[in-house]
Amino acid sequence: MATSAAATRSASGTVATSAATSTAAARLRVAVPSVADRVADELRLQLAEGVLLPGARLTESTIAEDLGVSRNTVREAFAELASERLVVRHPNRGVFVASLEPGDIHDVYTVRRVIEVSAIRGGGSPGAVAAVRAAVEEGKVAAAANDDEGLGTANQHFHGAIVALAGSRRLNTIMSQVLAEMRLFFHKATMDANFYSGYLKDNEEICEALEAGELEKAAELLLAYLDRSEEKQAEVHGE
Amino acid sequence: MATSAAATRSASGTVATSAATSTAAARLRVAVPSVADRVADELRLQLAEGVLLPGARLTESTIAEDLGVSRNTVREAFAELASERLVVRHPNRGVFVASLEPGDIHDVYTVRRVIEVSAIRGGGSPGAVAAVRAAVEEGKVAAAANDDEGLGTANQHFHGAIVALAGSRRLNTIMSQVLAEMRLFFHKATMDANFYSGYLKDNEEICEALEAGELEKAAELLLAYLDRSEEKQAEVHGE
DNA sequence: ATCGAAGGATTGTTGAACAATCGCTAAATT
DNA sequence: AATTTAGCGATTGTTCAACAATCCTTCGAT
Repeated sequence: MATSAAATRSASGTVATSAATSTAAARLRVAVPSVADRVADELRLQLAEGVLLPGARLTESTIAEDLGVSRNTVREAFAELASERLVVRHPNRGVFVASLEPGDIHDVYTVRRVIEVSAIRGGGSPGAVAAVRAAVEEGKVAAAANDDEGLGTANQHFHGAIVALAGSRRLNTIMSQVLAEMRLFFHKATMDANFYSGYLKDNEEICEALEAGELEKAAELLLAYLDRSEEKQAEVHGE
Repeated sequence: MATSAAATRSASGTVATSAATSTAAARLRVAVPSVADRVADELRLQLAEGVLLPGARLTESTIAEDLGVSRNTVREAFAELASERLVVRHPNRGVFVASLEPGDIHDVYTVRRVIEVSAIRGGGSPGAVAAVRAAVEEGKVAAAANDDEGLGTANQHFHGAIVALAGSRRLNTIMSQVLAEMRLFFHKATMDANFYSGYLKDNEEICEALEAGELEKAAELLLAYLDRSEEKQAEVHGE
């Protein structure tokens, strides 16, 4: 697995670009993610894939060793993940993979209802609507291929696209954080093979209403969908 | 100086600590904020008070020295503030107090429209409505005392209370972050003495509609208010 | 004046160290 | 025996010192 083989690539980088004029290099620099960011990315990945399950403890020294970075860097990565609610810090005890209590499930869906429904009510540019459509088609393809994993991500793309209708950078990042948070406990739910299957038609309907400019109808459909989804989640989880 | 002073309010079940001793003490321990958190608090304070103005650079070593902490700790505090968008990290260049471009202003108001309007549309418990009313009264008092500063915070309390109607922990923290972000550049706007004065009546009206259960009317009033507010902000700021 | 090459400063990251704190186990008390 | 106490080991919180990488500026060369 992955092994972030980070480590020492020291002198190589600059040599080739020496003649390439420093200003140009600086201008098209594509923000090489810091080590802390890459550690956070790796952990986010493991979180999303279910390698790290809710409640699991993340020991600084262990992770530092595994990824070949220093404890301090791991610490910065933890801060990042904690700000996204993916992990929880228990002072002096360590950080743990966040686990959502029943109350949190409702809370998350409240956020989704507020943001998604508002976004769809506002309509959106043709390009943004097209993105929603694209997510629907992505879901169909995944369904045809019996790819549950792909179906799940397509669904997330769908809802991400809906929020994107509002064209707000901040709303987009909020939504992506909420979705990441949900991925944390989707593994249990995904057990049920046709968990998403029903959603496919919902998404199609919502998308059609949106394309037809029937925003109020789309909003109602979406709201109903979210209510049902929350109920299912609450069902799968304890009470 | 300064003072994190936050939080030793463990008032609730403090009852008898006599026999309970260690275990009880451990149970109701009120999480002494870590040094990094206190540094973040201090910086947040200076940010809100305008001591640190948008665009200003925050040098790690300087702050570490000023506050008597290590560079690493400052770094953790920066991560916290960056996640709240109060500062921006320019890789290898340092962190700077966030400055909102015209586009950001619109973005922030988009978030506010989505969240606040949805929240008020949903109504809220009597207690939550009472909190809105309390914020209105707080504003009146401040206005009577000619306390511009107080008027500003009362206004923020008002909008925070509106979001609180939804009863969602996550929405509350999102909103408080947005408000903190706005405080960053309110200083320029606050110049205008009667900048908030007009809002007072708006808030009163909105609150009355809310109390009367006329949610749709309240939502419309709030929306109109936000639109006007954004316009004013865009005016004060470049372009 | 433009361009490119040192120089200095600051960030990014590491490694080691130590105090504070937590959880657990074993001893001591009743 | 049960419960409290004390002690121990492990982990976190924080500091310090170092170094490479990178940026900004100044200086010098063309």
